Amino acid sequence: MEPQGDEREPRYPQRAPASRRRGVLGEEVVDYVRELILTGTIRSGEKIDQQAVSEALGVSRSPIREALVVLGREGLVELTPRRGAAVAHLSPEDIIDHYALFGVVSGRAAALAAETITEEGLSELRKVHARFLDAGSDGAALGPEDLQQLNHDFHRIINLTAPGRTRWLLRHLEHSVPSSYYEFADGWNHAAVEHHAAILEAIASGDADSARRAMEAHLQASGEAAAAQLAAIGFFGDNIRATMP
Amino acid sequence: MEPQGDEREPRYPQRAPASRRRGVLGEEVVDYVRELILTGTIRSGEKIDQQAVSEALGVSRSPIREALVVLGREGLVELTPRRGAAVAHLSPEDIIDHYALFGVVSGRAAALAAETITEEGLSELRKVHARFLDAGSDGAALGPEDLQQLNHDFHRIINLTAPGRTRWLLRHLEHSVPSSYYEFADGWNHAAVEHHAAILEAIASGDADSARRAMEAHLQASGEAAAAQLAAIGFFGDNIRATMP
DNA sequence: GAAATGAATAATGTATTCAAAGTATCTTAA
DNA sequence: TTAAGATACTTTGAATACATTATTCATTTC
Repeated sequence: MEPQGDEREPRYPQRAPASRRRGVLGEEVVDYVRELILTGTIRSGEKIDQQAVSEALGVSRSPIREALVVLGREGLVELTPRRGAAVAHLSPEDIIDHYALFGVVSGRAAALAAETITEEGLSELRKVHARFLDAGSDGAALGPEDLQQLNHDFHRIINLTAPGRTRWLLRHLEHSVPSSYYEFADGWNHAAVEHHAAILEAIASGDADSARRAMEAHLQASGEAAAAQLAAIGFFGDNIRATMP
Repeated sequence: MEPQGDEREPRYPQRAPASRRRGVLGEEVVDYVRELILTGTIRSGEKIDQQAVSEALGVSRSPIREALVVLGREGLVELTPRRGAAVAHLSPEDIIDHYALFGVVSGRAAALAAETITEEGLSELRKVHARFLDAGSDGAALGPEDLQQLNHDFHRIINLTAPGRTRWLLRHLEHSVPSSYYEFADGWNHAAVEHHAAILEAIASGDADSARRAMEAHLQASGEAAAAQLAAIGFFGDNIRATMP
């Protein structure tokens, strides 16, 4: 029948590799495909055509394959032995779960920070938080990217007190999920400020367990916001068509 | 000077790929190299020669490269853009830290188990633990591999109650580190039995927080044992030569 | 007319080739 | 003798080529 115009192979947006120096081509491909996935350009379960990506970026299939392996390890794509790669089928529950994991690991970092943070680190944390707080009340001068940066700095200062492998895992958990907090639903920044305040207070008072719990709660809320954002962009597969007669 | 006979390129043990079917070659290479690293055959910081591995396994360099990318993501090898791959420089502290992370994630799984485990799961957990306990007292019939299996089953039953992404992360955390618990120092099995007993009791009584803490303590002890084992096999780079005149 | 079987087509996985960057060696000058 | 530079060699990273498997489409049979 073919009701509407036949929906053929979704075209991958053409993009010239930023830097053509050898050795980092794979990473650029990873960023490219990851963005396509996290922005909902290619949908859950959809097949990833190696040759199509190869042509879209103007590189051979070798770096593409390595990138798909990386994304497979991140859990964003599923690699089936002789059947190629497809966007992983992630449910809202998976996103929530992912952020919960992010939470327990960040919670460990926060607990360590409460015990070992230096005076200098603490004052810097207060400084960043103050700017984050100001942005909420009179935020004329700060754009969403700045808020994103302040949020990132806040967590970075805390995580710097954690040992190497913990920081390593946090980096990975952060990358394989949407990080555009500033795009989260309205009111998110307000909630985040309160969470940060609680985390800061717990760390400042040296209460490791409170810091851990506050951080876990913060990331849990972040997970719900992230899942909502992903749902809004159709990440989980839109059932719009199902609702149409 | 060259005091002893010149130590040339360490030969990679030749090994025929178990299965020659396409699509899983990369995984076999991953297992091969990982074993070489975790058994101390190739040492911390040592370079990994792609062609040498390629010849040792009788496959081309393509699967080797993909395997190295995987191991890079696991944190067992360090990939430097134009300089190839080398065994990651992991300190005892990194191993301890890794197991601490393993602990907080397993702790989350244990906490969830305490809240949601079924009667059937609980009885199976008790059964496995009972066999583990018996092995300690009259352990004539059980070999170390059996103990390893029982230990693994115990954790698997608990982890099955956790959501998908948590199980996914646990799998990854488990693989990138020595898992031959039965090779851990003497007395380890005795300690593990006590830990398991505490975990089981907390889960059975539905005490999520106790289960979490018991699991974290168990994994922390595991980490120390694992670090000791790795040190024994010279994983961290032996300073034996330094002690020789 | 539907299901199944087969050939044609397409895409993946692996091998091989080629170019570029790194490393080592040798020469030459201070 | 040592240091600096040039040259040869080695190795990596990417591109291409090839073989095998999956998928599609047409034909045949029930």
